[in-house]
Amino acid sequence: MRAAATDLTPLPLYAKVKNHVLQQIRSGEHRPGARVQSEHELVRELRVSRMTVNRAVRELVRSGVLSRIAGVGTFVADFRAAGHPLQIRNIAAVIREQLALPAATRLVFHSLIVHFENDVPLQVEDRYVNPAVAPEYLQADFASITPHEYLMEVAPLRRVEHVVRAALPPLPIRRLLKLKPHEAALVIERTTWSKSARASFATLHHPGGRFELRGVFDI
Amino acid sequence: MRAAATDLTPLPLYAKVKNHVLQQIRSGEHRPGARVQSEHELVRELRVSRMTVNRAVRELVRSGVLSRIAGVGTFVADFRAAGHPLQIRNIAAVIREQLALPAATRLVFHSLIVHFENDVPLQVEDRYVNPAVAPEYLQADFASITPHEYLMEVAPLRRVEHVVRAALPPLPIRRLLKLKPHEAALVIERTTWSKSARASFATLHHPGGRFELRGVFDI
DNA sequence: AAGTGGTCTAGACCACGAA
DNA sequence: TCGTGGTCTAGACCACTTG
Repeated sequence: MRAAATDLTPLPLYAKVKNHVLQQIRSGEHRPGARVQSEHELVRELRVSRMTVNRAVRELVRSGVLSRIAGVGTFVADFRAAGHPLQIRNIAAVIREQLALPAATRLVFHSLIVHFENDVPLQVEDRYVNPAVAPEYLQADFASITPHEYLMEVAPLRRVEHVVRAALPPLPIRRLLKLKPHEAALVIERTTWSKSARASFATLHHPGGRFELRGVFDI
Repeated sequence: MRAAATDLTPLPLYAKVKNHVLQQIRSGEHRPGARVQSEHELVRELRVSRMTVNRAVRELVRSGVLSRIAGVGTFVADFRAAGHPLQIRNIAAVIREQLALPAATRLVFHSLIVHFENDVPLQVEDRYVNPAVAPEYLQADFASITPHEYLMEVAPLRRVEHVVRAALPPLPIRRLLKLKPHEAALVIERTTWSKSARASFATLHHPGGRFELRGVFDI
């Protein structure tokens, strides 16, 4: 065991750049929505190369701390971002917003698939697909390829958003999953984008007692 | 040398490198656990710079497709990795394994914290902390800083793993969260590593009907 | 000693948005 | 036009593992 207080191996430069920016956000110097230094400004300020700054900022963007617009600038993300890799958010308006698309669109592909493993229901997948993105969706053979894999092939997805919650699902879902009376379900709502168009929106129900989600993040 | 101006394909080079490796995995040319090309080999094979290869491989590692060991090589991750950013896994052995550490260690710091927002309980946080990583943990003021933030300060975390599931929590937790009779909870088990040592293991319970997790992934 | 990943530099060209 | 992010190069030094 060695002392944790004194850091023998110094942080890599890009990590110091990340901490520098994070510190400004934590201290309130940079409020959510505010613009942060441009990459070139950080280069001059911290005397590091732009590739190092770029990596630092890119990782902060991916982890949700910052957002950036090419040609405009880099900004502190609106939601509280300094904490965990996964954001805990109030459920209020977000889900309605998600559901709005399928309801508003005239023609939408819809599939309801139950996935089994050894005759045990694993997942009920209720998916809506944008016909403009995957016009042949209904002709695909979902016994040999999952809808997600199919979508990845015909229109590479650029962005995926997951909303995860726990719920006691409605009766039809409970029956499909063969849930016990008060067994909870893990519900995932997944929205995918292809370029700027929304490609699909899926609601996935899993038996809460038998399955779990796992995510690993290296910081 | 390289004419980027005449490059009509929309995909950046590092994305092509990623697809090149992904294709070899999907086709079975590279099986889980197998070694893939080194960065220098990919540089020679694809005629791109090493920084471009490095970014491609680094992103595949972060998304769980590959894993790498400095001085040894890069390998296809064991678990099914070509599909979703979040992996759905069987619950069987994993959680026991997680719980093994606090049970096996002689001295472990333990905190049980209930987080409120406007007098409404948001989260019950049951956390075990490795004293070797944060010897002053019990002296921290968790009214002004969250345990996760405190750990980030005293021993920067290098890796975070989340396991998410739905459950009807035990009665003490139900009481703390003021859950309705059959309201489900969203349970997160979070393990963090500092360098190679496990820093903490926390179980977080959230009211299933009022809160959700959100994760966004750009591919 | 050779190979590997980890990091970093000091430039460069591009597309895009704002002025 | 100018600043922004997005990408890419062709080197480099380092720590580490393996033979």
